[in-house]
Formats: sequence, structure tokens, C-alpha cells
Amino acid sequence: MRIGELAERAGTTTRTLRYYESRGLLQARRAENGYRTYDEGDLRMVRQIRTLQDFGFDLEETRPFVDCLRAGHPAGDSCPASLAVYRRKLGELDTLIGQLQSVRTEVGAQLARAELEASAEVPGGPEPRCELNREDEDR
Amino acid sequence: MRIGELAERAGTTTRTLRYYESRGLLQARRAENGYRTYDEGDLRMVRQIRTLQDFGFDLEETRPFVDCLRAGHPAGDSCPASLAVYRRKLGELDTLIGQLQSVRTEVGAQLARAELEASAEVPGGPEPRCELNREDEDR
DNA sequence: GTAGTCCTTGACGTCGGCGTCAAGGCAAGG
DNA sequence: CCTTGCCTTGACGCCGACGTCAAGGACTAC
Repeated sequence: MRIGELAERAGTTTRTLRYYESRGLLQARRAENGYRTYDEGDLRMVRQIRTLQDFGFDLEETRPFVDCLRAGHPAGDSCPASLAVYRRKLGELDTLIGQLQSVRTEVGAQLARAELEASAEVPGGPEPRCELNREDEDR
Repeated sequence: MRIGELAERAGTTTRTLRYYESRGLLQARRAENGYRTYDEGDLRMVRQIRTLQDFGFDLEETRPFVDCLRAGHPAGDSCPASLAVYRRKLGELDTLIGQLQSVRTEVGAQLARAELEASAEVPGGPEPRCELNREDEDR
């Protein structure tokens, strides 16, 4: 199959496939006329890459999976190097999720505090005080 | 104070402050010699921006907070527009955290499955099968 | 005067993962 | 023959938040 069909069957674009090739993830045979030629194994590789990218893996992280498939293994994650990437990713995800949760907590607290002060200001409070402290201005 | 001191006191760089100015977030007065001049209010604005960026807000999202400070309010989140940004951000965070958690679950499941198959392969299993199905190759 | 440190504007570089355009080759149908 | 639709390589564009370099002006200290 040629690049257009591979792109369509993998749910991506020809540009993306050529980009993968430029990164050394995909290796195409060439027909006599110079066209790239792919087989079902290539389709599996591309699908593996796409799946991992959907998970938020960046391209370099998909390389072990692709290498694993190219080595003839039945799945991209049949190799130790792929499992190592999985594990590293899990750690990164846990860290990131934790950070986001603490940010969420902080932002939530800020919102609650700001809403409180706003409601304390409205029901008869003073106008918004529109002057700064002018004493200590130029350092 | 001049740009170098502001940068230092805000924990950032002069390049960053000029960038903020180019984005319209910061407005510097000019001394006779052309140097930018800042006051304590500017320092508060920069610190507000930095705090929000640490939370993962992008620059545009900090604009309402800066505008609020410039309008003379005591805090950057004393204005409704800022509260709206807080709320929107909370929603985005919840969505993102949820997505990451489901990814985490999926990756964890993949890892567990792959580890199982690997352990089923090792203790006397066959060599890694290094041939692909060749029948249905060229589509 | 001159060395050193600050400041100025302008412009190009970075990173990832492509999008998009340009200019042209190849194959098939009418 | 001509159009259409695929394919080729090459190269610039994009986004965000700056980093980094260049060339030169301003001010201070000695």
C-alpha cells in the first residue's frame, strides 16, 4: 500500500507519516517509481504510535514500542524497554496529577477567599478603593 | 526602580519584563535617559503574573488580574473578570485531571497485561517469535 | 580616559509535531 | 492530449514564553 492509504487506514496524514520517517520511526520500501510502499506491519506500527500519542507520550517515547514491533514481537509492549517506558510514564503521570490537584486546591481556595471578600464588599461596603499607597512609591 | 531591580525583586528576568510590556501587560514610565522606571505597584503586578503562571495560567489569562490591579483594586482577584478566570480554570483543571487519571488507569492496565504475558513467556515459553504474518502483506 | 555595569532596540533561536505551500513527476481514464 | 489525482522533495509557518546575541548609549568609579 502507498502512503495515502496508510495514512487513511491509520487515521492520520501523509505529512505525519513522512515526519515519522524523518525521525527514523518508520522505514518505507520504495516502488520502482519512487513511491513509498508499506505493509500491514507498518500499519501496526503507526497505530501503536498513535495510541501512545493519544496517551500523551511524545514521539521519542514511542520508539521502543516501534523497535519492538520491528523486531518481530507480536505487540509493541512485548519488550522490556517498552515496559520501562510504561513505568516511567506512570510515575510522571502520578507526579503531574498530584501537582494539578494541589494547584486545583489552591486555585479553589483563592476563588473562595476572593468571593468572600467580594460579598463582604457589596452589601453596603465602600466603593472600590481606587488609590494605591503613594508613600513608598519609588522604592 | 529600573528594570534590573524589578526583575530581581520579582524573581524573573529583564527579558521577561520587556516581553510582558510587548504584550501590553506592563506599562513602564521612562526616565529622561530612556530607561524604564517602575514602582511598587508594578512589582505587585509582576508578582501576580508569576503566581498565576506557576499555577499554569497562560499570559493572556493573567490580563484581567493585572487590569484589576491597575484599576486600583487591592488584589488582582478583586474583580469579577478575575473570578471568572478562576472558575474557568477550575473547570479546565478538573477536566484535565480526569483525563490524566483515565490515561493513568489505561497505561497501568497495559503495563499489567504486558507484564503478565512477559512472565508467561519466560518460564519455558518459546523464543520471541521474530516473524510476522507474511500472507496478507501488500494489502 | 576608560573600565565596568547598567540600559536600549532589534532580531533570530528554541522546542514538538506537524500544516501548508511550491514545483514538479507518474499513472490512469476519457 | 489533457485532466485528475496520486506521489516526490524542500522549505517556511505556527504556537508560547521567553533565551541569547549584537551593536550601541548612559552612568559610575577610578
